[in-house]
Amino acid sequence: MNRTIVDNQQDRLQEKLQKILGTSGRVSGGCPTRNILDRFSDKWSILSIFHLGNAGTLRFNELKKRIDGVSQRMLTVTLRNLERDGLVSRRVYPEIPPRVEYELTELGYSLLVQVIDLGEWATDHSDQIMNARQRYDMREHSPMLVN
Amino acid sequence: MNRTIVDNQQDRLQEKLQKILGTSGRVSGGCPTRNILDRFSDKWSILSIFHLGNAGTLRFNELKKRIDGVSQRMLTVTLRNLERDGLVSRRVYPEIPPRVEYELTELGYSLLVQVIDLGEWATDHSDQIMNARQRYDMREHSPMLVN
DNA sequence: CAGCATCCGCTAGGATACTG
DNA sequence: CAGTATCCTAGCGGATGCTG
Repeated sequence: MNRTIVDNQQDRLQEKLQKILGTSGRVSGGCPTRNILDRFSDKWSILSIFHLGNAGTLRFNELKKRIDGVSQRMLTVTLRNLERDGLVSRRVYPEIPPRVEYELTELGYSLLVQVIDLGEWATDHSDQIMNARQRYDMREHSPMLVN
Repeated sequence: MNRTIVDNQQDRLQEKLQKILGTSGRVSGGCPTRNILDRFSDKWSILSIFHLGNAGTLRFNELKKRIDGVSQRMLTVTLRNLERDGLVSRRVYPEIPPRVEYELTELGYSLLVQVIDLGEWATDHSDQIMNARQRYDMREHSPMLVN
């Protein structure tokens, strides 16, 4: 194994981590990184971005049909938050019955590229993770985690 | 703008999205992608991975000091889940006082690479997002979102 | 030091009913 | 069709106290 190449990759990672975590090496509560990341730790944001990225433009109920299990309420809340953050555009057509079309903005697309890689990683490694979970659960562990 | 290059990039994205979302174009509840992604939608997992990736090896309280605001309980729960998924290794030294060291596994590092890019994106675009939020909040919106 | 155990508030998020 | 409005609950996650 070529140590130099590995070390270079390591250095690149460290560099990026410094940038993310800040010079203090801590990510405080008011920190922008934390703030943004928290936005995507809800149940439906990432999924919405995937589907909008895949379909291009979708009406409300079209999107709802594609995201299995999402309630009307939560899809509305999710889309409003994404719109607020400038990641999704919402176009209302004043017709009867009403038509509303959602689409990723340019900023939304730039995020899509990142989360796609994360999604791909999840797909590629899901077997490994499931196996690890099974192996872990085989052994005894403290009661706290049984629940 | 070169349409061909753009189109090629588009095709790559579409390809990956198909892979993630599955042939049906839907991500059902039992889907592995959903399952994995849900694991990182908690408050502290990503942050723990960042800090472990940055420091290499950390004891429990060292890590706790670096993650601002995390409670002892939640750090324990988070680390156990990461250990269960095979992303973090936990080594206990039978000393008094006890010493426990946490470190990313190889699998954990492969994930780190992905989330670093996401973190970098968040850092780079936080201003844009904050501005979008302010602009959105300036205008009137439905009462539902005022809360 | 590195944790469990317990209590407990808050809120994300589901179910349902109603509307422009 | 695309939402609101309201009600309600599971469980995330904080505070505190105790242990090997």
